[in-house]
Amino acid sequence: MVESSEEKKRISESTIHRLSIYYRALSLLEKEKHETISSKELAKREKLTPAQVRKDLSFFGSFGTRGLGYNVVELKQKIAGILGINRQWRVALIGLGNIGSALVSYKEFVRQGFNIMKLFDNDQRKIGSNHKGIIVSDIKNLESELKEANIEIVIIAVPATVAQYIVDNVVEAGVKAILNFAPINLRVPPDVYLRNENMSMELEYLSFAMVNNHTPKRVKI
Amino acid sequence: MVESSEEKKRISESTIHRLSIYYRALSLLEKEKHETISSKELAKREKLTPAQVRKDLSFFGSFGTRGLGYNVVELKQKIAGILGINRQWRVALIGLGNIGSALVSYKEFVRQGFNIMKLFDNDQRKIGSNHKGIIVSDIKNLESELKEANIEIVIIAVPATVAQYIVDNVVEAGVKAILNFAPINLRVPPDVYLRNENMSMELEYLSFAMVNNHTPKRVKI
DNA sequence: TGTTTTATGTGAAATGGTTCACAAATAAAA
DNA sequence: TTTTATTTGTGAACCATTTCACATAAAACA
Repeated sequence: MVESSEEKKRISESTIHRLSIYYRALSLLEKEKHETISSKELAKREKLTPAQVRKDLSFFGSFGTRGLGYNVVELKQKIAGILGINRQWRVALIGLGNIGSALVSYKEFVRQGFNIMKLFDNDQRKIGSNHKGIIVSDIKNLESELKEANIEIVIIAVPATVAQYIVDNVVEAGVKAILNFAPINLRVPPDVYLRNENMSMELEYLSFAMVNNHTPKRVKI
Repeated sequence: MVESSEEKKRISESTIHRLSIYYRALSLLEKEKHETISSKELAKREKLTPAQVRKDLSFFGSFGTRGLGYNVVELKQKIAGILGINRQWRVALIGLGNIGSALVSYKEFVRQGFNIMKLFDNDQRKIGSNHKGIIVSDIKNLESELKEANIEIVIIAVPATVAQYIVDNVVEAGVKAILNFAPINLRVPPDVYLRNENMSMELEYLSFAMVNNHTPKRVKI
């Protein structure tokens, strides 16, 4: 069964996140020269269940061989296709503070086809400077430069106080996907995808777990 | 009803993450001088449902007043207590690459009581240098210095290739909570809490959503 | 070639999480 | 005070996700 982008099957967020996990595991397996992998072995490696692995994949097709398992290279490519990372994405990053600066050099992004092509900041000392081969643009020119560079995804790494204002401009420029690192809940129109990255949240989870002797059934997906 | 740390109620991960969200929202409401907030209004602000807010809180007690809502300051303190962020945590950070360096200056951590007291790296050029008032230690002395400083939480920001080795040492030093930024699945004993922060995952979700015209019912908690 | 073993793919059952709906309690208004 | 309007707290209903269990198919072996 082949997935078409028209059919609005409800794939859960957890399934999509696990696909990311499978992809990463398969990349490693490829390096380790494994030719095939069973759902059992893949599950064991990532602390999941074999049924979960098979069920997740079954939403998108049947990629395995009974009695053998999955071909590592082939499954990796299939998942890349499902996740849309078998192509290059044009990304802009706004805000070159601590987090922003770190993300410019984050190799994992490039490895998955997320190419940061544009950098923006409002600080005169940063504007015009060169970060990893990219000249930092003035935030004043945000809208026109986002359009001009055909940016598809924007990463927000500005202070919470100005994040909503920036996002409004990004939306105005026609960008449909935003990854937000500012610790605030942003408003976007319904046709814009917004995801939040909250780095304190997992520390808070650890804190909660320790204080409450929490016993989770299994690790977070 | 009061929560005791002995009773092993199964609180879902989602509930805990939403408590983080409520806490953040309440901090903002406090600044904005709101005295009380209803579940309806809080839900609206964070794109959740009123029933969800009330149900989440009900697992830990009844903190509201019927006909009025919740007292902002009081509820914030209650949640801080539940999450264990009404105290200070002694944190160490290992790896001063891009991500590690950014995290040292991440104000959100300090604001929630997560104090980075120790920094470790294996690079001779970094060892002995001063980051935000902390002298970088040699990773060779990891175990003894973690113990000596009574570190409770360790943040791993080293390359994936060495992460497991480092974690084994951290566990050996008796640390029971680890936040991992390396893109790899780490093994820890069952009594050690491990959480993973995977910054590519949310970009992959955006990519998936765009390629598949995905229509999530609501935004990620 | 036939038999045994392994492992997938998937309905169905079980589990877990969210939303509903309403009694109870308090605030606000009359 | 009494009435009306709000809003909480929570079982029960509903919905989503995970796990089970097994038919099916291919591989491995005899």
